[in-house]
Amino acid sequence: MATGRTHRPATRSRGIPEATVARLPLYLRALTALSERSVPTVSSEELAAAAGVNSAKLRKDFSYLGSYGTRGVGYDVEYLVYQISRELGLTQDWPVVIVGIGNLGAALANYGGFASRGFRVAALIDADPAMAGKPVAGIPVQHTDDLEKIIKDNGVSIGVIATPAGAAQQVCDRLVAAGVTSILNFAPTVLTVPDGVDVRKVDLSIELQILAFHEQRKAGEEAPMETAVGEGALPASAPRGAAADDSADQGPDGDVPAVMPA
Amino acid sequence: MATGRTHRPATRSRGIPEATVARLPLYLRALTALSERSVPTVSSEELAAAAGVNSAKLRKDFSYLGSYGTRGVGYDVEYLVYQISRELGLTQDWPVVIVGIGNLGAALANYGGFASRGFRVAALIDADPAMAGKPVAGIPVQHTDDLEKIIKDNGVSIGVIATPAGAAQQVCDRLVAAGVTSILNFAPTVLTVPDGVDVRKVDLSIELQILAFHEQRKAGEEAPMETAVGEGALPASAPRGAAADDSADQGPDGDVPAVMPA
DNA sequence: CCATCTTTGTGCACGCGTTCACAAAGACAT
DNA sequence: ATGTCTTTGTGAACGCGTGCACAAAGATGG
Repeated sequence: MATGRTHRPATRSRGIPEATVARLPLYLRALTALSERSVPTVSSEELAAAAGVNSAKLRKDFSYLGSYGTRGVGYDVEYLVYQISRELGLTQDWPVVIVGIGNLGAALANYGGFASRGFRVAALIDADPAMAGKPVAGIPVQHTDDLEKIIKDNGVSIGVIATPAGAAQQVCDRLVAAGVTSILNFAPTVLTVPDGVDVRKVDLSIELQILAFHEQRKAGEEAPMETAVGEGALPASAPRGAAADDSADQGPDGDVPAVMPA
Repeated sequence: MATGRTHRPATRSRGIPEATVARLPLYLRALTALSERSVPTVSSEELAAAAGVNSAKLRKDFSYLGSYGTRGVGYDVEYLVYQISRELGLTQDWPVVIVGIGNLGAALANYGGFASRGFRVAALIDADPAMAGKPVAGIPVQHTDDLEKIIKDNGVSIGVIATPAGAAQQVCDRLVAAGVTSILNFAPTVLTVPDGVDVRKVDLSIELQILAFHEQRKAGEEAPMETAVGEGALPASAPRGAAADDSADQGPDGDVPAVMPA
């Protein structure tokens, strides 16, 4: 998957392990699908298969929430949907602002999945004056100057950053200062935030690079051609300045427009 | 952050821990920035700060690649850029296809970060005949019918799925059958793939839900109002059908158009 | 050539997460 | 009521990842 972690390490929130929290949305999605098909109950085995995990893990995950199953039968779908929704805080409304309405920001604004799960796009914000007032996904874009006022007027606590990397930290600082305590970062930068603020990042480039690593490894294993493709053929005495030809085509990566993480 | 993992669990690729692989792109980005500023060497402390990790972790990560540092001095920036690039397989060209040219697919196609790191958009594919031939980001969209031929002609091994959830598995199967062995999935579904195929997923909705969980917890701690907001006040005898009012507004989540993961 | 200082590389311990395997609990039939 | 069968909930073991703390390595200056 495509997600790096930036939350505090071993912070067991209310006894629920972080790894479990990360899987709850997966279970919820599978359960919602079952609910729509009016399936009354489901076993840990079936649900685990639908969510793509093994059943032991699922049962242990649920055990952190309480004993919601019935032995010999399974779990009540509706009931579990409710419990997980409540646990994730999805029974309440979360106003969200998106900052940086470029290619990606616009795509996010148009994303229908926002509203369906308690998330509501309260405002779109961009630094380009030419964008101001222009409607995107039916919502008029507002200028960065009004960021603080927008946050406070709408009681926003979750912000989405889809700006170029260069602007991300500054936007982040302003969001936090205005009261935002959770940030979803699409910009290819490491954000620095004070304690108590959660940051999660989505980074396309990183995901692709991880895939490339495994892809290279696969290729190297199947066909150990030449001097072993993926292997470090050169010991410690490798050409120290051999990176010259490679660094040339690496443009200003941290300055790409507001499209997608790099 | 916004990334779920779907790779095989404890697969130490060539001795390099998965957690380390996931951080290499972070280091590479920080190093590239230093390289552009013509900084010759960097200490583990400085680089760690730039990448947002602690120095011990960084040094241990690098130790898996080999001894590329100089005690008392630090790491040679150019040399390290080269080594990490090579390790990640970024010294070669990776043709990539994007399937599903909706809002998100188009944003991805326009993403400049692709080309800058060895990734090249070889083709855009969509099921809508009306899209065929229409250029997006300067590349003409091709119809799904030609998927297999496109994959083979271009030697594509990495596919990006940005279709609606309903079409994702089918597209995935076709990609895999055609020879793709790495998939980056933006559709809100669990993909089932044969052994040897890597899947990573990017899921906006999941990330937001995780943030909401923490956000709710924060709110519940600060103000333990009413009957403890995030707490399960109801034991095992909770209202079994209480989910009715909640499941109403949850529309067909798995069927959203090709915009973004739900 | 020796002493000092800086910074790497890593042995070790600890904690989280995963998995196994099974006892306990309940449904269901007789 | 009793027995059988299914499925949950969890104790325990294991493995990976993280962070500490320090010895080893090399640079630098006298």
